[in-house]
Amino acid sequence: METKTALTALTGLAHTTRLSIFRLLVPAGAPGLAAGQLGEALRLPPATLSFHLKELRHAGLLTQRRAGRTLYYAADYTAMNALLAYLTENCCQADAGGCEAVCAPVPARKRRSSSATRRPL
Amino acid sequence: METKTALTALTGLAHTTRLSIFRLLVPAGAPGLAAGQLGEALRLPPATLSFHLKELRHAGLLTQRRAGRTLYYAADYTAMNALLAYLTENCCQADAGGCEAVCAPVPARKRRSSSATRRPL
DNA sequence: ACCATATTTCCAAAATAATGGAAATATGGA
DNA sequence: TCCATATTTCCATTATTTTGGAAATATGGT
Repeated sequence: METKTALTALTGLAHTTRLSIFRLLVPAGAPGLAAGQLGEALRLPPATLSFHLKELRHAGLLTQRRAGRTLYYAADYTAMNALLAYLTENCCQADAGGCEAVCAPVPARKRRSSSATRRPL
Repeated sequence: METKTALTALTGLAHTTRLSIFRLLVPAGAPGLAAGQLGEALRLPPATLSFHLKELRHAGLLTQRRAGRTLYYAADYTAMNALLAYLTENCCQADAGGCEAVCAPVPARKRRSSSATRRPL
C-alpha cells in the first residue's frame, strides 16, 4: 500500500463522526446501512452526513450501493486490512526487548480481552 | 479502548510527517531514534519536528526517553495494537458474503504479498 | 406530469490544525 | 561559571477542515 493511500484512510477515520460511521458499518457487513439509517443513528443533518460519507468513500473505506431511492454504505474490509498491514509493516526488526513480548501472535489457547485478541478483518 | 483514545491515535497518524515519523520508529524498536536523527532524516525544522513529536506522544503512540542531552523516541507497540483491535472490533457479525473471504486468517502456507500477511505487532 | 422521499452538492462562515523563527530550557563538559 | 549542543515552548501567521441551510438531483409512485 502506498503512503498516500494509507494517509487518506487514516485521515478518513480520524474524525469522531466518521469513526462512528465506520464502526457502525463494520459489524453490518456487506449489506451495509442506508445513509438515512446512519443519519438517524447519529443524529446528523443530511449535509453533514453526506460530507463525511463522501470523505470515507474517497478514502476507499466505504462502498456505495444504490437500491431505489436509498444509498447503502458498507465498510470495505479489504481496504481496512491493507491499512492495518501498512501500519504494522516491518515491526519487530530490532532485537532489543519490549517488541517481541507484544509482537508475538497471541496464543490460541487462553485468549485475553477482546482488545488483545485481534484477528484479520 | 475508548473511542476518544482511538480518535487521538488516528489523528496522530493522519498526517504525512507524523506517519513518516511513526514508520521510522516501528522497525527501530525499543531503543528508538533520537529527535535529531528524525529531524535529519525528514529534514524538518526543529520546531516543526517537536510539534509533531509532542502530538504523537500525546496520542500515546510514542514513548520518550532521555539520555544525556538527547531525547529518544520509540513506537509504543501496545498502543498500536489496541488501536488495531479497536478498529476491527465486531468484524464479521453479518453473514452476508464478502466478509468471510477477507476476514479469515491468512493460511500459514503459501503466504500472499506482505500487505496481506499481517501479524500482530 | 406531479408530488414525495432520499440524498447530494453548493458555498460561506466558523473551527481547528500546521508552520517555523526566535527565545527559552536542559544537560554536559572545560 | 561559561559555552556548546539538543530540543522544546511561544506565538502569530497561514492553511485546511468542518458545519449546515438552502437548492439541486435522483428515483419511484400515482
